[in-house]
Amino acid sequence: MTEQEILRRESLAKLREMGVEPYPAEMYEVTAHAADITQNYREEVLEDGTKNRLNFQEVSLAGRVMASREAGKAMFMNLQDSSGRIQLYLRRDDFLTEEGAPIFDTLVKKLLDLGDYIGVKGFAFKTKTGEVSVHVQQLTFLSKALRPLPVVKKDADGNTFDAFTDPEQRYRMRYVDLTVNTQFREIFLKRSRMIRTMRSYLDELGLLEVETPILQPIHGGAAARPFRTHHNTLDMELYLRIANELYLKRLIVAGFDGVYEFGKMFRNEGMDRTHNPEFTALEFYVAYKDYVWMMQVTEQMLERVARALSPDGSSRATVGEHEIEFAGPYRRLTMYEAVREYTGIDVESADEAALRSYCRQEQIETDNSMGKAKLIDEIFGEKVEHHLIQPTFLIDYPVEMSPLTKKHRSSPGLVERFELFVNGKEVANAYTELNDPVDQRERFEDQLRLAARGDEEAMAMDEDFLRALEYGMPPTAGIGFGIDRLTMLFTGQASIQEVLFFPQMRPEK
RNA sequence: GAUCUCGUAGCUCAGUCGGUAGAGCACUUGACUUUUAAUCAAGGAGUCAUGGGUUCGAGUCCCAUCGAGAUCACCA
Repeated sequence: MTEQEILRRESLAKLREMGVEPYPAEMYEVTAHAADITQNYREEVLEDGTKNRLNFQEVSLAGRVMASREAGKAMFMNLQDSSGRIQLYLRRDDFLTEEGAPIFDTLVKKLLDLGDYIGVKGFAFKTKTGEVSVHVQQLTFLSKALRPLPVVKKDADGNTFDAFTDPEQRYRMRYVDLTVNTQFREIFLKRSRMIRTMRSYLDELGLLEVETPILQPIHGGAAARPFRTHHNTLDMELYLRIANELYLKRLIVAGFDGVYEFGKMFRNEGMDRTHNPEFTALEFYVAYKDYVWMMQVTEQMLERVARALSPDGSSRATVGEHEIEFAGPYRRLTMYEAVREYTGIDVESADEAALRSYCRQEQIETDNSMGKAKLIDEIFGEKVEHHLIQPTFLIDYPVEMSPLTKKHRSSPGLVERFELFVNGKEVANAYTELNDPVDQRERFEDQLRLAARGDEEAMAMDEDFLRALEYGMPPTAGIGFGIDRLTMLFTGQASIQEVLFFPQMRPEK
Protein backbone atom coordinates (compact mmCIF):
# COMPACT_ATOMS: atom_id res chain seq x y z
CA MET A 1 0.00 0.00 0.00
CA THR A 2 1.14 3.50 -0.65
CA GLU A 3 1.56 6.12 2.01
CA GLN A 4 -1.68 7.81 1.02
CA GLU A 5 -3.65 4.57 1.14
CA ILE A 6 -2.37 3.83 4.63
CA LEU A 7 -3.32 7.32 5.81
CA ARG A 8 -6.83 6.93 4.45
CA ARG A 9 -7.30 3.62 6.24
CA GLU A 10 -6.19 5.37 9.41
CA SER A 11 -8.76 8.12 8.79
CA LEU A 12 -11.36 5.40 8.33
CA ALA A 13 -10.49 3.85 11.69
CA LYS A 14 -10.53 7.23 13.44
CA LEU A 15 -13.97 8.00 12.04
CA ARG A 16 -15.30 4.76 13.51
CA GLU A 17 -13.60 5.57 16.85
CA MET A 18 -15.45 8.87 16.85
CA GLY A 19 -18.72 7.06 16.23
CA VAL A 20 -19.05 8.10 12.59
CA GLU A 21 -20.01 5.30 10.20
CA PRO A 22 -18.02 5.80 6.95
CA TYR A 23 -20.35 3.49 4.99
CA PRO A 24 -23.85 4.08 6.34
CA ALA A 25 -26.63 1.75 5.24
CA GLU A 26 -29.56 4.14 5.26
CA MET A 27 -30.55 6.10 2.17
CA TYR A 28 -29.62 9.75 1.93
CA GLU A 29 -32.35 12.08 0.79
CA VAL A 30 -31.26 14.13 -2.22
CA THR A 31 -33.41 17.14 -3.04
CA ALA A 32 -31.17 19.10 -5.39
CA HIS A 33 -28.39 18.74 -7.92
CA ALA A 34 -25.33 20.86 -8.56
CA ALA A 35 -26.19 21.99 -12.07
CA ASP A 36 -29.74 22.97 -11.16
CA ILE A 37 -28.56 25.16 -8.29
CA THR A 38 -25.70 26.84 -10.15
CA GLN A 39 -27.93 27.58 -13.15
CA ASN A 40 -31.14 28.60 -11.43
CA TYR A 41 -30.20 30.21 -8.12
CA ARG A 42 -31.76 33.66 -7.75
CA GLU A 43 -31.25 36.49 -5.32
CA GLU A 44 -32.31 40.13 -5.24
CA VAL A 45 -30.62 43.16 -3.73
CA LEU A 46 -32.97 45.13 -1.49
CA GLU A 47 -33.01 48.92 -1.16
CA ASP A 48 -30.97 48.84 2.04
CA GLY A 49 -28.27 46.89 0.19
CA THR A 50 -28.92 43.53 1.81
CA LYS A 51 -29.43 40.48 -0.33
CA ASN A 52 -32.56 38.44 -0.37
CA ARG A 53 -32.02 34.83 -1.42
CA LEU A 54 -34.97 33.60 -3.42
CA ASN A 55 -34.58 29.84 -3.82
CA PHE A 56 -32.64 26.70 -2.85
CA GLN A 57 -32.68 27.76 0.81
CA GLU A 58 -33.12 24.22 2.08
CA VAL A 59 -31.23 21.80 -0.12
CA SER A 60 -29.80 18.38 0.41
CA LEU A 61 -27.32 17.06 -2.11
CA ALA A 62 -24.85 14.22 -2.38
CA GLY A 63 -21.71 13.55 -4.33
CA ARG A 64 -17.98 13.23 -4.32
CA VAL A 65 -15.54 15.76 -2.85
CA MET A 66 -13.27 16.74 -5.75
CA ALA A 67 -11.34 19.68 -4.34
CA SER A 68 -10.94 21.50 -1.07
CA ARG A 69 -9.41 24.84 -0.12
CA GLU A 70 -8.90 25.66 3.49
CA ALA A 71 -9.15 29.28 4.52
CA GLY A 72 -8.50 29.40 8.22
CA LYS A 73 -11.62 28.59 10.16
CA ALA A 74 -13.55 28.26 6.91
CA MET A 75 -13.24 25.85 4.09
CA PHE A 76 -14.36 25.55 0.48
CA MET A 77 -14.92 22.29 -1.31
CA ASN A 78 -16.10 21.29 -4.75
CA LEU A 79 -18.78 18.63 -4.69
CA GLN A 80 -19.36 16.63 -7.87
CA ASP A 81 -22.64 14.87 -8.50
CA SER A 82 -24.03 13.36 -11.70
CA SER A 83 -25.06 16.79 -12.96
CA GLY A 84 -21.79 18.64 -12.38
CA ARG A 85 -19.94 20.47 -9.66
CA ILE A 86 -20.89 23.03 -7.07
CA GLN A 87 -18.83 24.81 -4.45
CA LEU A 88 -19.50 24.15 -0.79
CA TYR A 89 -18.74 26.65 1.96
CA LEU A 90 -18.17 25.41 5.51
CA ARG A 91 -17.49 27.41 8.67
CA ARG A 92 -15.96 26.08 11.84
CA ASP A 93 -18.66 27.63 14.00
CA ASP A 94 -21.34 25.63 12.21
CA PHE A 95 -19.85 22.29 13.26
CA LEU A 96 -20.26 21.39 16.91
CA THR A 97 -21.19 18.18 18.68
CA GLU A 98 -24.48 17.94 20.54
CA GLU A 99 -22.57 18.97 23.65
CA GLY A 100 -21.16 21.97 21.82
CA ALA A 101 -17.61 20.68 21.28
CA PRO A 102 -15.95 21.87 18.07
CA ILE A 103 -15.45 19.02 15.62
CA PHE A 104 -14.64 20.95 12.46
CA ASP A 105 -10.86 20.59 12.66
CA THR A 106 -10.91 16.87 13.37
CA LEU A 107 -13.89 15.59 11.47
CA VAL A 108 -13.95 17.81 8.41
CA LYS A 109 -10.46 19.17 7.97
CA LYS A 110 -8.56 16.01 8.89
CA LEU A 111 -10.72 13.00 8.22
CA LEU A 112 -12.52 14.08 5.06
CA ASP A 113 -10.48 13.23 1.98
CA LEU A 114 -10.74 14.04 -1.69
CA GLY A 115 -12.83 11.41 -3.40
CA ASP A 116 -15.09 10.74 -0.40
CA TYR A 117 -18.81 10.62 -1.02
CA ILE A 118 -20.69 12.93 1.31
CA GLY A 119 -24.16 14.31 1.72
CA VAL A 120 -24.69 17.95 2.68
CA LYS A 121 -27.65 20.02 3.83
CA GLY A 122 -27.63 23.79 3.73
CA PHE A 123 -28.66 26.81 1.67
CA ALA A 124 -27.50 28.32 -1.60
CA PHE A 125 -25.83 31.73 -1.72
CA LYS A 126 -23.34 33.70 -3.78
CA THR A 127 -19.81 34.27 -2.53
CA LYS A 128 -17.99 37.58 -2.69
CA THR A 129 -16.54 36.54 -6.03
CA GLY A 130 -19.98 35.72 -7.33
CA GLU A 131 -19.88 31.94 -7.33
CA VAL A 132 -23.10 30.17 -6.50
CA SER A 133 -22.30 27.92 -3.53
CA VAL A 134 -23.97 25.92 -0.82
CA HIS A 135 -23.41 27.01 2.78
CA VAL A 136 -23.21 23.64 4.50
CA GLN A 137 -24.92 23.27 7.87
CA GLN A 138 -24.85 19.51 8.11
CA LEU A 139 -22.42 17.01 6.59
CA THR A 140 -22.82 13.23 6.38
CA PHE A 141 -20.13 10.74 5.38
CA LEU A 142 -21.64 8.45 2.74
CA SER A 143 -18.64 6.48 1.50
CA LYS A 144 -14.97 6.81 2.32
CA ALA A 145 -12.47 6.60 -0.56
CA LEU A 146 -9.38 4.56 0.32
CA ARG A 147 -7.46 5.41 -2.82
CA PRO A 148 -6.57 8.93 -3.99
CA LEU A 149 -8.12 10.04 -7.29
CA PRO A 150 -5.93 11.77 -9.85
CA VAL A 151 -6.38 15.48 -9.25
CA VAL A 152 -7.19 17.26 -12.48
CA LYS A 153 -7.20 21.04 -12.21
CA LYS A 154 -8.52 23.71 -14.49
CA ASP A 155 -7.78 27.40 -14.44
CA ALA A 156 -10.14 30.24 -15.21
CA ASP A 157 -9.26 30.13 -18.92
CA GLY A 158 -10.16 26.46 -19.12
CA ASN A 159 -6.59 25.19 -19.31
CA THR A 160 -6.28 21.71 -17.83
CA PHE A 161 -3.42 20.65 -15.60
CA ASP A 162 -2.33 17.12 -14.76
CA ALA A 163 -5.09 15.52 -16.80
CA PHE A 164 -5.55 11.78 -16.35
CA THR A 165 -4.61 10.82 -19.87
CA ASP A 166 -2.89 7.42 -20.01
CA PRO A 167 -5.26 5.44 -22.28
CA GLU A 168 -4.39 2.15 -20.63
CA GLN A 169 -5.32 3.41 -17.19
CA ARG A 170 -8.37 5.23 -18.50
CA TYR A 171 -9.81 2.08 -20.10
CA ARG A 172 -8.85 -0.27 -17.30
CA MET A 173 -10.28 2.03 -14.65
CA ARG A 174 -13.22 3.61 -16.41
CA TYR A 175 -14.69 4.46 -13.02
CA VAL A 176 -11.72 6.74 -12.39
CA ASP A 177 -11.69 8.09 -15.94
CA LEU A 178 -15.35 9.09 -15.91
CA THR A 179 -15.03 10.58 -12.43
CA VAL A 180 -12.17 12.92 -13.23
CA ASN A 181 -12.58 13.30 -17.01
CA THR A 182 -16.25 14.16 -16.99
CA GLN A 183 -16.15 15.32 -20.60
CA PHE A 184 -16.09 11.67 -21.69
CA ARG A 185 -19.49 11.09 -20.08
CA GLU A 186 -21.01 12.99 -23.00
CA ILE A 187 -19.97 10.22 -25.41
CA PHE A 188 -21.94 7.65 -23.48
CA LEU A 189 -24.93 9.92 -22.97
CA LYS A 190 -25.00 10.43 -26.72
CA ARG A 191 -24.66 6.73 -27.35
CA SER A 192 -27.64 6.08 -25.13
CA ARG A 193 -29.66 8.86 -26.75
CA MET A 194 -28.83 7.50 -30.20
CA ILE A 195 -30.05 4.01 -29.32
CA ARG A 196 -33.16 5.42 -27.68
CA THR A 197 -33.93 7.45 -30.80
CA MET A 198 -33.52 4.45 -33.06
CA ARG A 199 -35.62 2.26 -30.81
CA SER A 200 -38.48 4.73 -30.69
CA TYR A 201 -38.32 5.14 -34.47
CA LEU A 202 -38.55 1.37 -34.96
CA ASP A 203 -41.37 1.13 -32.45
CA GLU A 204 -43.25 3.80 -34.40
CA LEU A 205 -42.76 1.71 -37.54
CA GLY A 206 -44.56 -1.04 -35.69
CA LEU A 207 -41.63 -3.42 -35.37
CA LEU A 208 -41.33 -5.85 -32.48
CA GLU A 209 -38.20 -5.79 -30.31
CA VAL A 210 -36.95 -9.35 -29.86
CA GLU A 211 -34.05 -11.31 -28.43
CA THR A 212 -32.40 -14.24 -30.17
CA PRO A 213 -29.75 -16.72 -29.05
CA ILE A 214 -26.19 -15.64 -28.41
CA LEU A 215 -25.09 -19.27 -27.94
CA GLN A 216 -25.58 -20.87 -31.32
CA PRO A 217 -24.86 -24.43 -32.52
CA ILE A 218 -24.07 -23.11 -36.02
CA HIS A 219 -22.52 -19.68 -36.47
CA GLY A 220 -24.26 -18.19 -39.45
CA GLY A 221 -25.26 -14.90 -40.97
CA ALA A 222 -21.86 -13.35 -41.57
CA ALA A 223 -18.34 -14.08 -42.69
CA ALA A 224 -16.15 -14.13 -39.59
CA ARG A 225 -14.27 -16.43 -37.23
CA PRO A 226 -16.29 -17.25 -34.10
CA PHE A 227 -15.53 -17.79 -30.43
CA ARG A 228 -16.15 -21.39 -29.41
CA THR A 229 -17.47 -22.57 -26.11
CA HIS A 230 -18.79 -25.76 -24.63
CA HIS A 231 -22.01 -26.63 -22.89
CA ASN A 232 -21.43 -29.23 -20.17
CA THR A 233 -24.88 -30.75 -19.81
CA LEU A 234 -25.47 -31.01 -23.54
CA ASP A 235 -21.81 -31.90 -24.02
CA MET A 236 -21.74 -29.96 -27.25
CA GLU A 237 -19.74 -27.25 -28.89
CA LEU A 238 -21.47 -23.88 -29.12
CA TYR A 239 -20.45 -20.64 -30.77
CA LEU A 240 -20.94 -17.08 -29.60
CA ARG A 241 -22.95 -15.49 -32.36
CA ILE A 242 -21.20 -13.59 -35.11
CA ALA A 243 -24.63 -12.44 -36.32
CA ASN A 244 -28.29 -12.86 -35.47
CA GLU A 245 -29.60 -12.57 -39.02
CA LEU A 246 -30.76 -16.17 -39.52
CA TYR A 247 -32.75 -16.15 -36.28
CA LEU A 248 -34.44 -12.85 -37.05
CA LYS A 249 -35.48 -14.19 -40.44
CA ARG A 250 -36.96 -17.29 -38.78
CA LEU A 251 -39.17 -14.85 -36.87
CA ILE A 252 -40.30 -13.31 -40.16
CA VAL A 253 -41.16 -16.85 -41.29
CA ALA A 254 -43.10 -17.15 -38.03
CA GLY A 255 -45.37 -14.35 -39.13
CA PHE A 256 -44.11 -11.22 -37.42
CA ASP A 257 -44.24 -8.35 -39.90
CA GLY A 258 -41.13 -6.72 -38.54
CA VAL A 259 -38.58 -7.48 -35.84
CA TYR A 260 -35.51 -5.73 -34.50
CA GLU A 261 -32.76 -6.56 -32.05
CA PHE A 262 -30.01 -4.49 -30.48
CA GLY A 263 -27.43 -7.03 -29.52
CA LYS A 264 -23.83 -7.92 -28.91
CA MET A 265 -21.98 -9.83 -31.62
CA PHE A 266 -18.69 -11.63 -31.05
CA ARG A 267 -15.94 -12.07 -33.62
CA ASN A 268 -12.67 -13.78 -32.92
CA GLU A 269 -10.51 -11.55 -35.04
CA GLY A 270 -8.02 -8.74 -34.84
CA MET A 271 -8.37 -5.79 -32.50
CA ASP A 272 -7.54 -2.25 -33.45
CA ARG A 273 -9.02 1.18 -33.11
CA THR A 274 -12.14 0.19 -35.05
CA HIS A 275 -12.56 -3.41 -33.87
CA ASN A 276 -13.44 -4.85 -30.48
CA PRO A 277 -14.05 -8.60 -30.05
CA GLU A 278 -17.59 -7.87 -28.92
CA PHE A 279 -19.57 -5.10 -30.51
CA THR A 280 -23.16 -3.98 -30.77
CA ALA A 281 -25.34 -4.29 -33.84
CA LEU A 282 -28.86 -3.21 -34.61
CA GLU A 283 -30.54 -5.51 -37.09
CA PHE A 284 -34.08 -5.24 -38.34
CA TYR A 285 -36.16 -7.13 -40.86
CA VAL A 286 -39.47 -6.04 -42.35
CA ALA A 287 -41.81 -8.24 -44.38
CA TYR A 288 -43.16 -7.21 -47.80
CA LYS A 289 -40.44 -4.57 -48.24
CA ASP A 290 -37.32 -4.40 -50.39
CA TYR A 291 -33.94 -2.68 -50.25
CA VAL A 292 -35.27 0.43 -52.00
CA TRP A 293 -37.74 0.96 -49.17
CA MET A 294 -34.98 0.25 -46.69
CA MET A 295 -32.88 3.10 -48.09
CA GLN A 296 -35.66 5.58 -47.31
CA VAL A 297 -36.09 4.20 -43.81
CA THR A 298 -32.35 4.46 -43.24
CA GLU A 299 -32.36 8.10 -44.34
CA GLN A 300 -35.25 8.93 -42.05
CA MET A 301 -33.83 7.13 -39.05
CA LEU A 302 -30.35 8.65 -39.33
CA GLU A 303 -31.74 12.12 -39.88
CA ARG A 304 -33.74 11.71 -36.70
CA VAL A 305 -30.66 10.50 -34.81
CA ALA A 306 -28.59 13.43 -36.07
CA ARG A 307 -31.25 15.91 -34.94
CA ALA A 308 -31.55 14.22 -31.55
CA LEU A 309 -27.80 14.42 -30.98
CA SER A 310 -27.02 17.88 -32.26
CA PRO A 311 -27.29 20.72 -29.75
CA ASP A 312 -29.57 22.76 -32.02
CA GLY A 313 -31.64 20.01 -33.63
CA SER A 314 -29.69 20.25 -36.87
CA SER A 315 -29.51 17.29 -39.25
CA ARG A 316 -25.81 17.98 -39.76
CA ALA A 317 -22.93 16.67 -37.69
CA THR A 318 -19.31 17.68 -37.67
CA VAL A 319 -16.98 14.73 -37.96
CA GLY A 320 -13.31 15.65 -37.95
CA GLU A 321 -12.91 18.25 -40.68
CA HIS A 322 -16.14 17.31 -42.45
CA GLU A 323 -19.66 18.63 -42.03
CA ILE A 324 -21.96 15.73 -42.76
CA GLU A 325 -25.59 16.14 -43.80
CA PHE A 326 -27.78 13.31 -42.57
CA ALA A 327 -31.05 14.49 -44.11
CA GLY A 328 -31.87 12.40 -47.18
CA PRO A 329 -31.95 11.55 -49.93
CA TYR A 330 -28.43 10.14 -49.90
CA ARG A 331 -26.42 9.63 -53.03
CA ARG A 332 -26.88 6.16 -54.59
CA LEU A 333 -24.06 4.61 -56.52
CA THR A 334 -23.74 1.09 -57.82
CA MET A 335 -20.59 -0.79 -56.92
CA TYR A 336 -19.60 -0.76 -60.60
CA GLU A 337 -20.30 2.96 -61.03
CA ALA A 338 -18.29 3.74 -57.91
CA VAL A 339 -15.25 1.82 -59.10
CA ARG A 340 -15.53 3.37 -62.57
CA GLU A 341 -15.83 6.87 -61.12
CA TYR A 342 -12.75 6.64 -58.91
CA THR A 343 -10.50 4.36 -60.98
CA GLY A 344 -11.73 4.60 -64.57
CA ILE A 345 -12.03 0.83 -64.80
CA ASP A 346 -15.12 -0.58 -66.47
CA VAL A 347 -15.43 -3.55 -64.14
CA GLU A 348 -18.43 -4.90 -65.96
CA SER A 349 -16.45 -5.63 -69.13
CA ALA A 350 -13.08 -6.21 -67.49
CA ASP A 351 -12.06 -9.83 -66.92
CA GLU A 352 -10.33 -11.29 -63.89
CA ALA A 353 -6.87 -10.98 -65.46
CA ALA A 354 -7.36 -7.30 -66.21
CA LEU A 355 -8.46 -6.60 -62.65
CA ARG A 356 -5.55 -8.60 -61.29
CA SER A 357 -3.04 -6.61 -63.33
CA TYR A 358 -4.64 -3.35 -62.17
CA CYS A 359 -4.22 -4.46 -58.58
CA ARG A 360 -0.58 -5.31 -59.22
CA GLN A 361 -0.02 -1.91 -60.81
CA GLU A 362 -1.67 -0.12 -57.85
CA GLN A 363 0.04 -2.36 -55.27
CA ILE A 364 -3.24 -3.73 -53.98
CA GLU A 365 -2.63 -7.08 -52.34
CA THR A 366 -4.41 -10.04 -53.88
CA ASP A 367 -4.15 -13.79 -53.71
CA ASN A 368 -5.03 -16.57 -56.11
CA SER A 369 -8.19 -17.60 -54.32
CA MET A 370 -9.80 -14.26 -55.18
CA GLY A 371 -12.35 -14.31 -57.95
CA LYS A 372 -13.57 -11.34 -59.95
CA ALA A 373 -16.03 -10.24 -57.28
CA LYS A 374 -13.44 -10.28 -54.52
CA LEU A 375 -11.00 -8.33 -56.70
CA ILE A 376 -13.63 -5.66 -57.32
CA ASP A 377 -14.23 -5.48 -53.59
CA GLU A 378 -10.50 -5.08 -52.93
CA ILE A 379 -10.26 -2.26 -55.47
CA PHE A 380 -13.30 -0.60 -53.94
CA GLY A 381 -11.78 -0.82 -50.45
CA GLU A 382 -8.49 0.71 -51.57
CA LYS A 383 -9.59 3.28 -54.10
CA VAL A 384 -13.17 4.29 -53.41
CA GLU A 385 -14.26 3.77 -49.83
CA HIS A 386 -12.38 6.64 -48.22
CA HIS A 387 -13.85 9.11 -50.72
CA LEU A 388 -17.42 8.49 -49.55
CA ILE A 389 -17.70 11.20 -46.91
CA GLN A 390 -21.32 12.30 -47.26
CA PRO A 391 -23.78 9.45 -46.65
CA THR A 392 -23.74 7.27 -49.75
CA PHE A 393 -25.62 4.09 -50.55
CA LEU A 394 -23.40 1.73 -52.45
CA ILE A 395 -25.80 -0.64 -54.22
CA ASP A 396 -25.90 -3.83 -56.25
CA TYR A 397 -23.07 -6.15 -55.31
CA PRO A 398 -21.78 -9.22 -57.13
CA VAL A 399 -23.70 -12.32 -56.13
CA GLU A 400 -20.64 -14.30 -54.97
CA MET A 401 -20.06 -12.13 -51.89
CA SER A 402 -23.63 -12.06 -50.63
CA PRO A 403 -24.90 -15.57 -49.93
CA LEU A 404 -28.05 -14.41 -48.12
CA THR A 405 -29.16 -11.78 -50.60
CA LYS A 406 -31.83 -12.02 -53.29
CA LYS A 407 -30.71 -11.87 -56.90
CA HIS A 408 -31.18 -8.51 -58.54
CA ARG A 409 -34.57 -8.01 -60.17
CA SER A 410 -33.02 -6.77 -63.43
CA SER A 411 -29.22 -7.11 -63.42
CA PRO A 412 -27.88 -10.65 -63.83
CA GLY A 413 -24.93 -11.56 -61.65
CA LEU A 414 -25.79 -8.94 -59.04
CA VAL A 415 -27.78 -8.95 -55.81
CA GLU A 416 -30.08 -6.38 -54.24
CA ARG A 417 -27.77 -5.18 -51.53
CA PHE A 418 -26.58 -1.83 -50.29
CA GLU A 419 -24.00 -0.69 -47.82
CA LEU A 420 -24.14 2.78 -46.34
CA PHE A 421 -20.87 4.66 -46.19
CA VAL A 422 -20.37 7.78 -44.10
CA ASN A 423 -17.09 9.56 -43.51
CA GLY A 424 -15.33 6.91 -45.60
CA LYS A 425 -16.51 4.03 -43.44
CA GLU A 426 -19.24 1.43 -43.67
CA VAL A 427 -21.98 1.91 -41.11
CA ALA A 428 -24.79 -0.30 -42.42
CA ASN A 429 -25.33 -3.31 -44.64
CA ALA A 430 -28.74 -4.16 -46.05
CA TYR A 431 -30.47 -6.28 -48.61
CA THR A 432 -33.59 -7.64 -50.10
CA GLU A 433 -33.49 -10.95 -48.29
CA LEU A 434 -33.13 -14.17 -50.19
CA ASN A 435 -36.33 -16.12 -49.52
CA ASP A 436 -36.06 -18.70 -52.30
CA PRO A 437 -35.13 -21.88 -50.41
CA VAL A 438 -33.72 -23.64 -53.44
CA ASP A 439 -31.49 -20.72 -54.34
CA GLN A 440 -30.46 -20.37 -50.69
CA ARG A 441 -29.41 -24.03 -50.57
CA GLU A 442 -27.24 -23.52 -53.64
CA ARG A 443 -25.62 -20.45 -52.07
CA PHE A 444 -24.79 -22.42 -48.94
CA GLU A 445 -23.29 -25.13 -51.12
CA ASP A 446 -21.09 -22.49 -52.79
CA GLN A 447 -19.98 -21.45 -49.30
CA LEU A 448 -19.13 -25.05 -48.46
CA ARG A 449 -16.91 -25.19 -51.53
CA LEU A 450 -15.14 -22.02 -50.36
CA ALA A 451 -14.67 -23.55 -46.92
CA ALA A 452 -13.21 -26.66 -48.51
CA ARG A 453 -10.67 -24.40 -50.25
CA GLY A 454 -9.63 -23.07 -46.86
CA ASP A 455 -11.82 -20.00 -46.42
CA GLU A 456 -12.18 -19.87 -42.63
CA GLU A 457 -14.96 -17.31 -42.84
CA ALA A 458 -17.24 -19.16 -45.22
CA MET A 459 -20.72 -19.79 -43.89
CA ALA A 460 -21.82 -23.18 -42.68
CA MET A 461 -24.90 -24.96 -44.02
CA ASP A 462 -27.84 -24.30 -41.73
CA GLU A 463 -30.43 -27.00 -42.42
CA ASP A 464 -32.94 -25.65 -39.93
CA PHE A 465 -32.79 -22.21 -41.52
CA LEU A 466 -33.39 -23.82 -44.93
CA ARG A 467 -36.31 -25.77 -43.48
CA ALA A 468 -37.76 -22.48 -42.25
CA LEU A 469 -37.43 -20.93 -45.70
CA GLU A 470 -39.08 -24.00 -47.21
CA TYR A 471 -42.13 -23.27 -45.07
CA GLY A 472 -42.18 -19.88 -46.76
CA MET A 473 -40.70 -16.49 -45.84
CA PRO A 474 -42.47 -13.42 -47.22
CA PRO A 475 -40.41 -11.02 -49.31
CA THR A 476 -38.38 -9.13 -46.74
CA ALA A 477 -35.92 -6.29 -46.42
CA GLY A 478 -33.26 -6.41 -43.74
CA ILE A 479 -30.44 -4.22 -42.45
CA GLY A 480 -27.69 -4.22 -39.88
CA PHE A 481 -26.07 -1.15 -38.30
CA GLY A 482 -22.79 -1.05 -36.42
CA ILE A 483 -23.83 0.82 -33.30
CA ASP A 484 -20.29 1.43 -32.10
CA ARG A 485 -19.24 2.81 -35.47
CA LEU A 486 -22.28 5.06 -35.57
CA THR A 487 -21.48 6.30 -32.09
CA MET A 488 -17.93 7.07 -33.20
CA LEU A 489 -19.37 9.03 -36.09
CA PHE A 490 -21.80 11.08 -34.04
CA THR A 491 -19.33 11.76 -31.23
CA GLY A 492 -16.30 12.41 -33.41
CA GLN A 493 -14.20 9.63 -31.87
CA ALA A 494 -11.47 7.88 -33.85
CA SER A 495 -11.17 4.90 -31.54
CA ILE A 496 -13.85 2.31 -30.76
CA GLN A 497 -12.44 2.09 -27.24
CA GLU A 498 -13.67 5.60 -26.54
CA VAL A 499 -17.29 4.61 -27.24
CA LEU A 500 -17.21 1.41 -25.17
CA PHE A 501 -17.32 1.63 -21.38
CA PHE A 502 -15.06 -1.40 -21.02
CA PRO A 503 -13.05 -2.10 -24.16
CA GLN A 504 -11.31 -5.46 -24.28
CA MET A 505 -7.81 -5.36 -22.75
CA ARG A 506 -5.09 -7.87 -22.10
CA PRO A 507 -4.91 -8.90 -18.44
CA GLU A 508 -2.86 -6.69 -16.13
CA LYS A 509 0.47 -8.19 -15.06
C1' G B 1 0.42 -11.39 -36.59
C1' A B 2 4.51 -7.43 -38.32
C1' U B 3 7.01 -2.68 -37.52
C1' C B 4 7.83 1.70 -34.65
C1' U B 5 7.23 4.46 -29.98
C1' C B 6 6.38 4.39 -24.86
C1' G B 7 6.40 2.31 -19.39
C1' U B 8 10.29 6.87 -13.43
C1' A B 9 6.13 9.10 -6.65
C1' G B 10 -1.27 8.65 -6.27
C1' C B 11 -1.54 12.04 -11.24
C1' U B 12 1.25 14.83 -15.13
C1' C B 13 6.20 14.80 -16.45
C1' A B 14 11.98 16.01 -16.23
C1' G B 15 16.27 12.97 -15.64
C1' U B 16 22.44 15.65 -19.86
C1' C B 17 28.09 11.83 -21.52
C1' G B 18 26.62 5.54 -17.67
C1' G B 19 28.49 8.26 -11.63
C1' U B 20 23.95 9.83 -4.66
C1' A B 21 16.28 9.72 -7.84
C1' G B 22 13.97 15.28 -9.45
C1' A B 23 9.71 19.03 -10.18
C1' G B 24 4.45 20.64 -10.02
C1' C B 25 -0.09 18.93 -8.17
C1' A B 26 -1.79 15.36 -4.51
C1' C B 27 -0.27 13.81 0.78
C1' U B 28 1.51 15.18 6.17
C1' U B 29 2.30 19.28 10.01
C1' G B 30 1.42 24.48 10.95
C1' A B 31 -0.88 29.73 9.59
C1' C B 32 -5.22 32.10 7.52
C1' U B 33 -13.57 32.74 8.81
C1' U B 34 -15.86 34.37 1.14
C1' U B 35 -11.46 30.89 -1.31
C1' U B 36 -11.43 28.99 -6.33
C1' A B 37 -5.10 25.98 -10.46
C1' A B 38 -6.28 29.61 -3.10
C1' U B 39 -1.78 31.36 -0.72
C1' C B 40 2.52 30.98 2.77
C1' A B 41 6.18 27.82 5.76
C1' A B 42 8.18 23.05 6.74
C1' G B 43 8.18 17.76 5.74
C1' G B 44 7.35 12.71 3.95
C1' A B 45 6.72 9.70 -0.23
C1' G B 46 10.15 5.48 -5.48
C1' U B 47 11.13 -2.70 -6.47
C1' C B 48 12.75 3.67 -12.31
C1' A B 49 7.15 -2.42 -15.88
C1' U B 50 9.62 -7.54 -15.10
C1' G B 51 13.94 -10.79 -15.77
C1' G B 52 18.77 -11.33 -17.56
C1' G B 53 23.46 -9.19 -19.58
C1' U B 54 27.66 -5.53 -20.33
C1' U B 55 30.31 -2.43 -16.68
C1' C B 56 34.14 -0.74 -10.97
C1' G B 57 29.14 1.40 -11.40
C1' A B 58 22.74 0.97 -15.24
C1' G B 59 16.54 4.87 -14.74
C1' U B 60 20.20 5.63 -18.84
C1' C B 61 23.55 0.77 -23.07
C1' C B 62 22.21 -4.57 -24.97
C1' C B 63 18.74 -8.98 -24.99
C1' A B 64 14.18 -11.27 -23.61
C1' U B 65 9.30 -10.98 -21.51
C1' C B 66 4.75 -8.28 -20.04
C1' G B 67 1.48 -4.13 -20.88
C1' A B 68 -0.14 0.23 -23.82
C1' G B 69 -0.41 3.43 -28.16
C1' A B 70 0.36 4.37 -33.44
C1' U B 71 0.90 2.32 -38.41
C1' C B 72 0.13 -2.04 -41.48
C1' A B 73 -2.41 -6.86 -42.46
C1' C B 74 -7.52 -9.30 -41.47
C1' C B 75 -12.47 -8.03 -40.16
C1' A B 76 -17.60 -4.66 -39.02
